[in-house]
Amino acid sequence: MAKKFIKLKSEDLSQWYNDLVVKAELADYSPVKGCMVIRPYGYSIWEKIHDFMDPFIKEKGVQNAYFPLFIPESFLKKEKEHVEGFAPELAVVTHGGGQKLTENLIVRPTSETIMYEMYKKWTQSWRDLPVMMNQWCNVVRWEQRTYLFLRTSEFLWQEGHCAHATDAENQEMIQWALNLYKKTYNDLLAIYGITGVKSNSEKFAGAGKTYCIEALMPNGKALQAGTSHDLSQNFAKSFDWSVQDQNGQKLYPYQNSWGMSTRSIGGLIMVHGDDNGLVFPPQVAPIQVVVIPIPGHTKAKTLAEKIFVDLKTKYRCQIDDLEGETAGFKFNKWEMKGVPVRIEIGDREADANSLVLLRRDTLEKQTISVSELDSVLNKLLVDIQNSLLEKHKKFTQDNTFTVDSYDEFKKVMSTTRGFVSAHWCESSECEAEIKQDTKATTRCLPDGQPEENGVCVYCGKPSKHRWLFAQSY
RNA sequence: CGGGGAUUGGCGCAAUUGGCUAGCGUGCAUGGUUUGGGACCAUGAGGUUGCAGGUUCGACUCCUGUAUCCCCGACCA
Repeated sequence: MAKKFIKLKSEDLSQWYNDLVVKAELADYSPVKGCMVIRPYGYSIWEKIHDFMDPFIKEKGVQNAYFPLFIPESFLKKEKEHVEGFAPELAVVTHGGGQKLTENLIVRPTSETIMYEMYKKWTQSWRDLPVMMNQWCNVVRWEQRTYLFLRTSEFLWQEGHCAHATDAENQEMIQWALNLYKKTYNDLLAIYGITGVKSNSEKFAGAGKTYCIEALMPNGKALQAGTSHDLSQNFAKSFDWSVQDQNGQKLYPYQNSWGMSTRSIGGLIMVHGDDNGLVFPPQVAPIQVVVIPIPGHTKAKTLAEKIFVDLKTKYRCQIDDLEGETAGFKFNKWEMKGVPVRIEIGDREADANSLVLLRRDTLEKQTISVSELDSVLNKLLVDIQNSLLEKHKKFTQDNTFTVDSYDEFKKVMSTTRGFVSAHWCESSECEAEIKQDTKATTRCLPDGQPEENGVCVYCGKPSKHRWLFAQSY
Protein backbone atom coordinates (compact mmCIF):
# COMPACT_ATOMS: atom_id res chain seq x y z
CA MET A 1 0.00 0.00 0.00
CA ALA A 2 2.70 2.46 1.00
CA LYS A 3 4.33 4.16 -1.94
CA LYS A 4 8.07 4.01 -2.13
CA PHE A 5 8.48 6.67 -4.76
CA ILE A 6 8.65 9.49 -2.31
CA LYS A 7 9.46 9.52 1.38
CA LEU A 8 6.42 9.30 3.62
CA LYS A 9 5.16 12.61 4.93
CA SER A 10 4.52 10.99 8.26
CA GLU A 11 8.10 9.76 8.56
CA ASP A 12 10.23 12.62 7.39
CA LEU A 13 8.47 15.84 6.54
CA SER A 14 11.37 17.73 5.05
CA GLN A 15 12.55 14.84 2.90
CA TRP A 16 9.00 14.24 1.77
CA TYR A 17 8.64 17.91 0.93
CA ASN A 18 11.90 18.16 -1.02
CA ASP A 19 11.22 14.94 -2.93
CA LEU A 20 7.71 15.94 -3.77
CA VAL A 21 8.46 19.43 -5.00
CA VAL A 22 11.01 18.04 -7.43
CA LYS A 23 9.19 14.85 -8.45
CA ALA A 24 5.83 16.51 -8.98
CA GLU A 25 7.67 18.97 -11.23
CA LEU A 26 6.70 22.04 -9.29
CA ALA A 27 10.25 23.33 -9.09
CA ASP A 28 13.88 22.35 -9.33
CA TYR A 29 17.16 23.52 -7.89
CA SER A 30 19.17 26.02 -9.88
CA PRO A 31 22.97 26.20 -9.99
CA VAL A 32 22.78 29.35 -7.86
CA LYS A 33 22.61 28.79 -4.14
CA GLY A 34 19.21 29.31 -2.64
CA CYS A 35 17.52 29.99 -5.95
CA MET A 36 14.95 27.78 -7.60
CA VAL A 37 13.47 27.21 -11.02
CA ILE A 38 9.70 27.28 -10.85
CA ARG A 39 8.53 24.78 -13.45
CA PRO A 40 5.29 25.17 -15.39
CA TYR A 41 3.19 23.07 -13.03
CA GLY A 42 4.39 25.10 -10.06
CA TYR A 43 4.20 28.40 -11.87
CA SER A 44 0.58 27.79 -12.79
CA ILE A 45 -0.16 27.76 -9.04
CA TRP A 46 1.36 31.21 -8.80
CA GLU A 47 -0.74 32.30 -11.76
CA LYS A 48 -3.86 31.12 -9.96
CA ILE A 49 -2.88 33.14 -6.91
CA HIS A 50 -2.26 36.15 -9.13
CA ASP A 51 -5.54 35.70 -10.95
CA PHE A 52 -7.42 35.41 -7.68
CA MET A 53 -5.89 38.45 -6.00
CA ASP A 54 -5.34 40.85 -8.84
CA PRO A 55 -9.00 41.70 -9.54
CA PHE A 56 -9.55 42.51 -5.86
CA ILE A 57 -6.50 44.77 -5.88
CA LYS A 58 -7.73 46.60 -8.98
CA GLU A 59 -11.26 46.85 -7.68
CA LYS A 60 -9.86 48.63 -4.63
CA GLY A 61 -8.38 51.23 -6.94
CA VAL A 62 -4.79 50.05 -6.63
CA GLN A 63 -3.02 50.19 -9.97
CA ASN A 64 -0.34 47.83 -11.16
CA ALA A 65 2.99 49.34 -12.15
CA TYR A 66 6.60 48.32 -12.36
CA PHE A 67 9.62 49.80 -10.62
CA PRO A 68 13.27 48.91 -11.23
CA LEU A 69 15.10 45.90 -9.89
CA PHE A 70 18.08 48.06 -8.87
CA ILE A 71 17.95 50.55 -6.04
CA PRO A 72 20.70 53.11 -5.36
CA GLU A 73 22.37 52.24 -2.08
CA SER A 74 21.75 55.76 -0.77
CA PHE A 75 17.97 55.31 -1.08
CA LEU A 76 17.96 52.35 1.23
CA LYS A 77 19.97 54.24 3.80
CA LYS A 78 17.41 57.01 4.13
CA GLU A 79 15.28 55.07 6.57
CA LYS A 80 17.54 53.98 9.42
CA GLU A 81 15.62 50.98 10.75
CA HIS A 82 14.87 49.84 7.24
CA VAL A 83 18.49 49.62 6.14
CA GLU A 84 19.59 48.05 9.42
CA GLY A 85 16.95 45.37 9.08
CA PHE A 86 17.85 44.50 5.54
CA ALA A 87 21.61 45.08 5.44
CA PRO A 88 22.58 41.47 6.28
CA GLU A 89 20.63 40.03 3.39
CA LEU A 90 21.28 42.38 0.51
CA ALA A 91 22.71 41.50 -2.88
CA VAL A 92 24.83 44.40 -4.04
CA VAL A 93 25.89 45.25 -7.58
CA THR A 94 29.30 46.92 -7.60
CA HIS A 95 30.20 46.68 -11.27
CA GLY A 96 28.38 47.31 -14.50
CA GLY A 97 29.62 47.15 -18.06
CA GLY A 98 33.05 46.17 -16.82
CA GLN A 99 33.43 49.31 -14.72
CA LYS A 100 33.16 49.89 -11.02
CA LEU A 101 29.99 51.82 -10.31
CA THR A 102 30.24 55.21 -8.64
CA GLU A 103 27.35 54.18 -6.41
CA ASN A 104 26.53 50.60 -5.53
CA LEU A 105 23.16 49.28 -6.60
CA ILE A 106 21.07 47.07 -4.36
CA VAL A 107 19.01 44.31 -5.89
CA ARG A 108 15.65 45.11 -4.31
CA PRO A 109 14.78 43.17 -1.17
CA THR A 110 11.52 45.17 -1.21
CA SER A 111 10.70 48.37 -3.04
CA GLU A 112 9.65 50.95 -0.47
CA THR A 113 12.56 53.27 -1.03
CA ILE A 114 12.58 53.45 -4.79
CA MET A 115 8.81 53.68 -5.04
CA TYR A 116 8.49 56.47 -2.49
CA GLU A 117 11.23 58.49 -4.11
CA MET A 118 9.07 58.42 -7.24
CA TYR A 119 5.82 59.06 -5.37
CA LYS A 120 7.48 62.16 -3.96
CA LYS A 121 8.26 63.37 -7.46
CA TRP A 122 4.70 62.82 -8.65
CA THR A 123 2.77 64.53 -5.86
CA GLN A 124 2.54 68.13 -4.73
CA SER A 125 -0.99 68.54 -3.41
CA TRP A 126 -3.35 66.70 -1.08
CA ARG A 127 -5.40 66.27 -4.26
CA ASP A 128 -2.70 63.90 -5.54
CA LEU A 129 -3.41 61.49 -2.69
CA PRO A 130 -3.98 58.71 -2.27
CA VAL A 131 -1.27 57.08 -4.34
CA MET A 132 -2.04 53.40 -4.63
CA MET A 133 0.19 51.05 -6.59
CA ASN A 134 1.08 47.42 -6.63
CA GLN A 135 3.68 45.43 -8.46
CA TRP A 136 4.04 41.74 -9.21
CA CYS A 137 7.75 41.16 -9.25
CA ASN A 138 10.76 39.33 -7.89
CA VAL A 139 12.85 40.36 -4.91
CA VAL A 140 16.15 39.09 -3.55
CA ARG A 141 17.06 38.45 0.06
CA TRP A 142 20.35 36.69 0.63
CA GLU A 143 19.09 34.09 3.06
CA GLN A 144 21.62 31.89 4.78
CA ARG A 145 19.43 28.86 4.96
CA THR A 146 16.95 28.20 2.20
CA TYR A 147 14.12 25.81 1.36
CA LEU A 148 12.27 25.39 -1.91
CA PHE A 149 9.36 27.87 -1.99
CA LEU A 150 9.38 28.46 1.77
CA ARG A 151 12.50 30.55 1.82
CA THR A 152 14.47 31.21 -1.35
CA SER A 153 17.03 33.88 -2.06
CA GLU A 154 14.95 35.15 -4.93
CA PHE A 155 11.20 34.92 -4.77
CA LEU A 156 8.13 36.23 -6.53
CA TRP A 157 5.53 38.32 -4.78
CA GLN A 158 3.20 41.21 -5.06
CA GLU A 159 3.97 44.34 -3.09
CA GLY A 160 1.31 46.99 -2.65
CA HIS A 161 2.31 50.49 -1.60
CA CYS A 162 -0.24 53.15 -0.75
CA ALA A 163 0.02 56.65 0.61
CA HIS A 164 -2.90 58.49 2.14
CA ALA A 165 -3.77 61.94 3.42
CA THR A 166 -5.17 60.67 6.69
CA ASP A 167 -4.25 57.95 9.11
CA ALA A 168 -7.84 56.71 9.08
CA GLU A 169 -7.62 55.92 5.38
CA ASN A 170 -4.24 54.36 5.99
CA GLN A 171 -5.60 52.05 8.68
CA GLU A 172 -8.52 51.08 6.51
CA MET A 173 -6.17 50.11 3.70
CA ILE A 174 -3.89 48.10 5.98
CA GLN A 175 -6.85 46.03 7.18
CA TRP A 176 -8.16 45.68 3.66
CA ALA A 177 -4.87 44.14 2.53
CA LEU A 178 -4.74 41.82 5.52
CA ASN A 179 -8.27 40.69 4.75
CA LEU A 180 -7.34 40.07 1.14
CA TYR A 181 -4.63 37.70 2.32
CA LYS A 182 -6.97 35.98 4.69
CA LYS A 183 -9.48 35.57 1.90
CA THR A 184 -6.85 34.24 -0.47
CA TYR A 185 -5.61 31.69 2.05
CA ASN A 186 -9.10 30.64 3.08
CA ASP A 187 -11.01 30.67 -0.18
CA LEU A 188 -8.31 29.82 -2.68
CA LEU A 189 -5.64 27.85 -0.85
CA ALA A 190 -7.92 26.31 1.78
CA ILE A 191 -5.42 27.27 4.46
CA TYR A 192 -6.67 28.50 7.80
CA GLY A 193 -4.64 31.51 8.85
CA ILE A 194 -4.56 33.56 12.02
CA THR A 195 -4.41 37.31 11.52
CA GLY A 196 -3.05 39.71 14.07
CA VAL A 197 -0.43 42.28 14.90
CA LYS A 198 3.30 41.63 15.34
CA SER A 199 5.33 42.45 18.39
CA ASN A 200 7.88 45.26 18.15
CA SER A 201 10.80 42.96 17.65
CA GLU A 202 9.05 41.00 14.89
CA LYS A 203 7.74 43.92 12.87
CA PHE A 204 9.00 45.02 9.49
CA ALA A 205 12.14 47.14 9.53
CA GLY A 206 10.90 50.71 9.31
CA ALA A 207 7.25 50.04 10.02
CA GLY A 208 5.17 51.47 12.83
CA LYS A 209 3.22 48.28 13.05
CA THR A 210 3.12 45.03 11.13
CA TYR A 211 -0.04 43.02 10.69
CA CYS A 212 0.29 39.46 9.53
CA ILE A 213 -1.36 36.19 8.74
CA GLU A 214 0.23 33.12 10.27
CA ALA A 215 -0.50 29.54 9.27
CA LEU A 216 0.40 26.40 11.18
CA MET A 217 2.37 23.75 9.30
CA PRO A 218 2.12 19.99 9.93
CA ASN A 219 5.31 19.92 12.00
CA GLY A 220 3.88 22.49 14.37
CA LYS A 221 5.91 25.39 13.03
CA ALA A 222 4.25 28.61 11.95
CA LEU A 223 4.61 30.12 8.52
CA GLN A 224 4.40 33.88 8.17
CA ALA A 225 2.08 33.83 5.24
CA GLY A 226 1.58 37.48 4.40
CA THR A 227 2.13 40.89 5.95
CA SER A 228 0.54 44.32 5.84
CA HIS A 229 2.65 47.12 7.28
CA ASP A 230 1.59 50.39 8.81
CA LEU A 231 4.50 52.60 7.80
CA SER A 232 2.83 55.61 9.36
CA GLN A 233 4.75 58.74 8.30
CA ASN A 234 8.16 57.16 8.86
CA PHE A 235 9.18 56.86 5.26
CA ALA A 236 7.58 60.15 4.19
CA LYS A 237 9.60 61.96 6.81
CA SER A 238 12.81 60.10 6.03
CA PHE A 239 12.38 60.95 2.37
CA ASP A 240 11.18 64.45 3.17
CA TRP A 241 8.09 63.75 1.16
CA SER A 242 5.26 66.14 1.90
CA VAL A 243 2.38 67.64 -0.05
CA GLN A 244 0.38 70.76 0.71
CA ASP A 245 -2.88 70.20 2.53
CA GLN A 246 -6.03 72.29 2.18
CA ASN A 247 -4.59 74.91 4.51
CA GLY A 248 -1.30 75.18 2.72
CA GLN A 249 0.47 73.26 5.45
CA LYS A 250 2.97 70.43 5.01
CA LEU A 251 1.27 67.06 5.01
CA TYR A 252 3.42 63.96 5.32
CA PRO A 253 1.48 61.10 3.73
CA TYR A 254 0.52 58.07 5.80
CA GLN A 255 1.79 54.94 4.13
CA ASN A 256 1.30 51.21 4.06
CA SER A 257 2.88 48.31 2.26
CA TRP A 258 1.71 44.73 1.97
CA GLY A 259 3.07 41.60 0.40
CA MET A 260 2.39 37.95 -0.22
CA SER A 261 4.88 35.67 -1.93
CA THR A 262 5.56 32.32 -3.57
CA ARG A 263 6.18 31.11 -0.04
CA SER A 264 2.43 30.54 0.03
CA ILE A 265 2.94 27.69 -2.45
CA GLY A 266 5.23 26.01 0.05
CA GLY A 267 2.49 26.28 2.63
CA LEU A 268 -0.02 24.86 0.20
CA ILE A 269 2.13 21.79 -0.44
CA MET A 270 2.88 21.21 3.24
CA VAL A 271 -0.60 21.70 4.60
CA HIS A 272 -2.58 19.49 2.25
CA GLY A 273 -0.13 16.93 0.87
CA ASP A 274 -0.10 13.34 2.09
CA ASP A 275 1.91 10.14 1.74
CA ASN A 276 0.72 9.77 -1.84
CA GLY A 277 1.86 13.22 -2.88
CA LEU A 278 0.29 16.58 -3.48
CA VAL A 279 -3.31 17.41 -2.67
CA PHE A 280 -4.53 20.61 -4.27
CA PRO A 281 -7.75 22.37 -3.36
CA PRO A 282 -9.88 22.58 -6.54
CA GLN A 283 -9.86 26.38 -6.65
CA VAL A 284 -6.11 26.56 -7.04
CA ALA A 285 -5.43 23.22 -8.75
CA PRO A 286 -3.80 23.66 -12.17
CA ILE A 287 -5.79 20.61 -13.26
CA GLN A 288 -9.08 20.03 -11.45
CA VAL A 289 -10.22 16.83 -13.09
CA VAL A 290 -8.29 14.15 -14.90
CA VAL A 291 -10.11 11.61 -17.06
CA ILE A 292 -8.45 8.23 -17.34
CA PRO A 293 -9.78 5.67 -19.78
CA ILE A 294 -8.47 2.30 -18.63
CA PRO A 295 -5.72 1.45 -21.14
CA GLY A 296 -6.68 -1.21 -23.66
CA HIS A 297 -10.41 -0.74 -23.16
CA THR A 298 -11.75 0.41 -26.51
CA LYS A 299 -15.34 1.27 -25.64
CA ALA A 300 -14.07 3.19 -22.61
CA LYS A 301 -11.95 5.42 -24.77
CA THR A 302 -14.89 6.74 -26.74
CA LEU A 303 -16.90 7.56 -23.64
CA ALA A 304 -13.89 9.10 -21.93
CA GLU A 305 -13.26 11.41 -24.84
CA LYS A 306 -16.87 12.48 -24.93
CA ILE A 307 -16.82 13.28 -21.24
CA PHE A 308 -13.51 15.10 -21.52
CA VAL A 309 -14.74 17.32 -24.36
CA ASP A 310 -17.74 18.24 -22.27
CA LEU A 311 -15.83 18.80 -19.03
CA LYS A 312 -13.09 20.94 -20.43
CA THR A 313 -15.57 23.69 -21.23
CA LYS A 314 -16.39 23.93 -17.52
CA TYR A 315 -13.31 22.85 -15.61
CA ARG A 316 -9.55 22.73 -15.90
CA CYS A 317 -9.59 19.20 -17.21
CA GLN A 318 -7.13 16.82 -18.78
CA ILE A 319 -7.45 13.39 -20.35
CA ASP A 320 -4.68 10.84 -19.93
CA ASP A 321 -5.12 8.39 -22.76
CA LEU A 322 -1.47 7.66 -23.40
CA GLU A 323 -0.92 4.00 -24.18
CA GLY A 324 1.86 2.04 -22.55
CA GLU A 325 1.13 2.94 -18.96
CA THR A 326 -0.99 0.70 -16.79
CA ALA A 327 -4.00 2.05 -14.97
CA GLY A 328 -2.24 1.77 -11.64
CA PHE A 329 0.70 3.80 -12.89
CA LYS A 330 -1.60 6.56 -14.07
CA PHE A 331 -3.52 6.58 -10.79
CA ASN A 332 -0.36 7.02 -8.80
CA LYS A 333 1.01 9.64 -11.13
CA TRP A 334 -2.03 11.88 -10.91
CA GLU A 335 -2.36 11.36 -7.21
CA MET A 336 1.19 12.57 -6.73
CA LYS A 337 0.34 15.61 -8.83
CA GLY A 338 -2.51 16.43 -6.50
CA VAL A 339 -5.38 16.56 -9.00
CA PRO A 340 -8.55 16.85 -6.87
CA VAL A 341 -10.81 14.54 -8.87
CA ARG A 342 -10.07 11.56 -11.06
CA ILE A 343 -12.54 9.95 -13.39
CA GLU A 344 -11.89 6.33 -14.29
CA ILE A 345 -13.66 4.74 -17.21
CA GLY A 346 -13.31 1.11 -18.27
CA ASP A 347 -15.43 -1.01 -20.56
CA ARG A 348 -17.52 -2.01 -17.56
CA GLU A 349 -18.48 1.64 -17.06
CA ALA A 350 -18.91 2.22 -20.78
CA ASP A 351 -21.44 -0.63 -20.94
CA ALA A 352 -23.37 0.78 -18.01
CA ASN A 353 -22.95 4.40 -19.16
CA SER A 354 -21.35 5.14 -15.81
CA LEU A 355 -18.00 6.22 -14.43
CA VAL A 356 -15.88 5.99 -11.31
CA LEU A 357 -15.05 9.19 -9.44
CA LEU A 358 -12.21 9.42 -6.96
CA ARG A 359 -11.61 12.38 -4.71
CA ARG A 360 -7.95 12.96 -4.00
CA ASP A 361 -8.24 14.26 -0.47
CA THR A 362 -9.90 11.17 1.01
CA LEU A 363 -9.22 8.72 -1.83
CA GLU A 364 -12.90 7.70 -1.70
CA LYS A 365 -14.32 6.19 -4.85
CA GLN A 366 -17.89 6.29 -6.07
CA THR A 367 -19.59 4.99 -9.19
CA ILE A 368 -22.18 7.23 -10.77
CA SER A 369 -24.08 7.37 -14.03
CA VAL A 370 -22.89 9.73 -16.73
CA SER A 371 -26.06 11.78 -16.49
CA GLU A 372 -25.32 12.58 -12.85
CA LEU A 373 -21.79 13.75 -13.53
CA ASP A 374 -22.46 17.47 -13.76
CA SER A 375 -24.22 17.82 -10.46
CA VAL A 376 -22.07 15.34 -8.58
CA LEU A 377 -18.79 16.78 -9.80
CA ASN A 378 -19.82 20.32 -9.07
CA LYS A 379 -20.74 19.40 -5.54
CA LEU A 380 -17.67 17.25 -5.09
CA LEU A 381 -15.25 20.04 -5.99
CA VAL A 382 -16.94 22.41 -3.59
CA ASP A 383 -16.91 19.75 -0.93
CA ILE A 384 -13.21 19.00 -1.37
CA GLN A 385 -12.38 22.68 -1.17
CA ASN A 386 -14.41 23.10 2.01
CA SER A 387 -13.27 19.98 3.74
CA LEU A 388 -9.60 20.77 3.13
CA LEU A 389 -10.09 24.14 4.80
CA GLU A 390 -12.04 22.56 7.64
CA LYS A 391 -9.36 19.95 8.11
CA HIS A 392 -6.65 22.55 8.37
CA LYS A 393 -8.77 24.68 10.66
CA LYS A 394 -9.29 21.72 12.93
CA PHE A 395 -5.60 20.89 12.83
CA THR A 396 -4.76 24.45 13.80
CA GLN A 397 -7.25 24.50 16.63
CA ASP A 398 -6.20 21.08 17.89
CA ASN A 399 -2.63 22.30 17.97
CA THR A 400 -3.23 25.60 19.69
CA PHE A 401 -2.51 25.25 23.37
CA THR A 402 -3.58 27.74 25.97
CA VAL A 403 -0.99 27.66 28.73
CA ASP A 404 -0.57 29.52 32.01
CA SER A 405 2.80 28.26 33.14
CA TYR A 406 6.21 28.37 31.59
CA ASP A 407 6.66 24.64 32.20
CA GLU A 408 3.63 23.89 30.08
CA PHE A 409 4.93 26.30 27.45
CA LYS A 410 8.28 24.54 27.28
CA LYS A 411 6.62 21.15 27.23
CA VAL A 412 4.56 22.03 24.18
CA MET A 413 7.58 23.41 22.33
CA SER A 414 9.69 20.36 23.12
CA THR A 415 7.00 17.86 22.11
CA THR A 416 4.19 18.52 19.64
CA ARG A 417 4.98 22.20 18.99
CA GLY A 418 2.11 24.20 17.54
CA PHE A 419 0.65 27.50 18.60
CA VAL A 420 0.86 28.46 22.24
CA SER A 421 -1.53 31.08 23.56
CA ALA A 422 0.04 32.66 26.61
CA HIS A 423 0.13 35.86 28.56
CA TRP A 424 3.12 38.02 27.84
CA CYS A 425 4.10 41.32 29.38
CA GLU A 426 5.23 42.67 25.98
CA SER A 427 8.80 43.28 27.05
CA SER A 428 11.36 42.37 24.45
CA GLU A 429 13.61 40.91 27.16
CA CYS A 430 11.07 38.23 28.06
CA GLU A 431 10.46 37.59 24.38
CA ALA A 432 14.17 37.05 23.80
CA GLU A 433 14.55 34.77 26.83
CA ILE A 434 11.61 32.66 25.73
CA LYS A 435 13.11 32.36 22.28
CA GLN A 436 16.44 31.33 23.74
CA ASP A 437 14.79 28.59 25.81
CA THR A 438 12.18 27.26 23.45
CA LYS A 439 13.01 28.55 19.95
CA ALA A 440 9.49 29.97 19.92
CA THR A 441 8.81 33.60 19.11
CA THR A 442 5.68 35.68 19.27
CA ARG A 443 3.79 35.26 16.05
CA CYS A 444 1.11 37.82 16.70
CA LEU A 445 -1.52 39.21 18.97
CA PRO A 446 -4.48 37.62 17.21
CA ASP A 447 -7.36 39.74 15.98
CA GLY A 448 -10.28 39.52 18.35
CA GLN A 449 -8.15 38.27 21.23
CA PRO A 450 -10.07 39.63 24.25
CA GLU A 451 -8.38 41.76 26.84
CA GLU A 452 -8.00 39.85 30.08
CA ASN A 453 -5.92 40.39 33.16
CA GLY A 454 -3.17 37.87 33.58
CA VAL A 455 0.51 37.55 34.29
CA CYS A 456 3.40 37.09 31.87
CA VAL A 457 4.12 33.40 31.45
CA TYR A 458 7.84 34.14 31.78
CA CYS A 459 8.34 36.94 34.29
CA GLY A 460 5.03 37.07 36.16
CA LYS A 461 4.44 40.76 35.57
CA PRO A 462 0.93 41.92 34.65
CA SER A 463 -0.29 41.19 31.12
CA LYS A 464 -3.37 42.29 29.26
CA HIS A 465 -3.41 39.82 26.42
CA ARG A 466 -2.64 36.32 25.44
CA TRP A 467 -0.21 36.36 22.53
CA LEU A 468 0.32 33.58 20.05
CA PHE A 469 3.77 31.95 20.14
CA ALA A 470 5.29 29.35 17.85
CA GLN A 471 8.53 28.24 16.32
CA SER A 472 8.68 29.83 12.95
CA TYR A 473 9.74 28.66 9.50
C1' C B 1 28.11 31.98 8.88
C1' G B 2 29.60 27.44 12.46
C1' G B 3 29.13 21.79 12.99
C1' G B 4 27.91 17.17 10.38
C1' G B 5 26.68 14.38 5.82
C1' A B 6 26.50 14.10 0.55
C1' U B 7 27.80 14.84 -4.89
C1' U B 8 29.40 8.42 -9.61
C1' G B 9 24.58 7.53 -16.93
C1' G B 10 17.95 11.23 -16.21
C1' C B 11 16.84 9.40 -10.92
C1' G B 12 18.38 6.12 -6.64
C1' C B 13 22.76 3.58 -5.29
C1' A B 14 27.60 0.14 -5.46
C1' A B 15 32.83 -0.20 -6.45
C1' U B 16 37.40 -4.12 -0.59
C1' U B 17 44.06 -1.49 1.88
C1' G B 18 44.89 3.42 -3.95
C1' G B 19 44.92 -1.41 -8.93
C1' C B 20 42.01 -4.96 -14.33
C1' U B 21 37.14 -2.65 -19.39
C1' A B 22 33.50 1.98 -13.15
C1' G B 23 28.79 -2.03 -11.83
C1' C B 24 23.42 -2.63 -10.22
C1' G B 25 18.30 -1.04 -9.91
C1' U B 26 15.02 2.22 -12.08
C1' G B 27 14.08 5.30 -16.04
C1' C B 28 14.88 6.05 -21.51
C1' A B 29 14.75 3.97 -26.98
C1' U B 30 13.07 -0.10 -30.28
C1' G B 31 10.06 -4.63 -30.99
C1' G B 32 6.53 -7.93 -28.89
C1' U B 33 3.04 -9.63 -25.13
C1' U B 34 0.17 -6.79 -21.61
C1' U B 35 -3.07 -3.06 -19.15
C1' G B 36 -9.30 -2.23 -13.15
C1' G B 37 -3.68 0.37 -8.00
C1' G B 38 3.47 1.83 -10.24
C1' A B 39 3.22 -5.28 -15.85
C1' C B 40 6.72 -8.69 -18.45
C1' C B 41 10.36 -10.50 -22.17
C1' A B 42 14.19 -9.32 -25.69
C1' U B 43 17.60 -5.91 -27.75
C1' G B 44 19.98 -1.21 -27.27
C1' A B 45 21.67 3.87 -26.16
C1' G B 46 23.49 6.57 -22.19
C1' G B 47 29.80 8.01 -17.78
C1' U B 48 36.16 12.57 -19.28
C1' U B 49 32.98 9.85 -11.21
C1' G B 50 30.38 18.27 -9.22
C1' C B 51 34.46 21.72 -10.63
C1' A B 52 39.92 23.26 -10.25
C1' G B 53 44.55 21.85 -8.68
C1' G B 54 48.00 18.36 -6.19
C1' U B 55 50.33 13.47 -4.53
C1' U B 56 51.25 8.72 -7.28
C1' C B 57 53.76 4.00 -11.94
C1' G B 58 48.39 4.22 -11.26
C1' A B 59 42.96 8.27 -8.20
C1' C B 60 35.72 7.14 -7.82
C1' U B 61 39.13 6.08 -3.70
C1' C B 62 44.32 10.17 -0.64
C1' C B 63 45.39 15.82 0.00
C1' U B 64 44.11 21.21 -0.89
C1' G B 65 40.71 24.64 -2.66
C1' U B 66 35.90 25.57 -4.49
C1' A B 67 30.51 25.01 -5.91
C1' U B 68 25.78 23.03 -4.89
C1' C B 69 22.33 20.10 -1.94
C1' C B 70 20.55 17.88 2.82
C1' C B 71 20.41 17.83 8.35
C1' C B 72 21.49 20.59 13.09
C1' G B 73 22.58 25.50 15.02
C1' A B 74 23.04 31.06 14.52
C1' C B 75 20.48 34.47 11.28
C1' C B 76 15.72 35.32 8.91
C1' A B 77 10.63 41.45 5.76
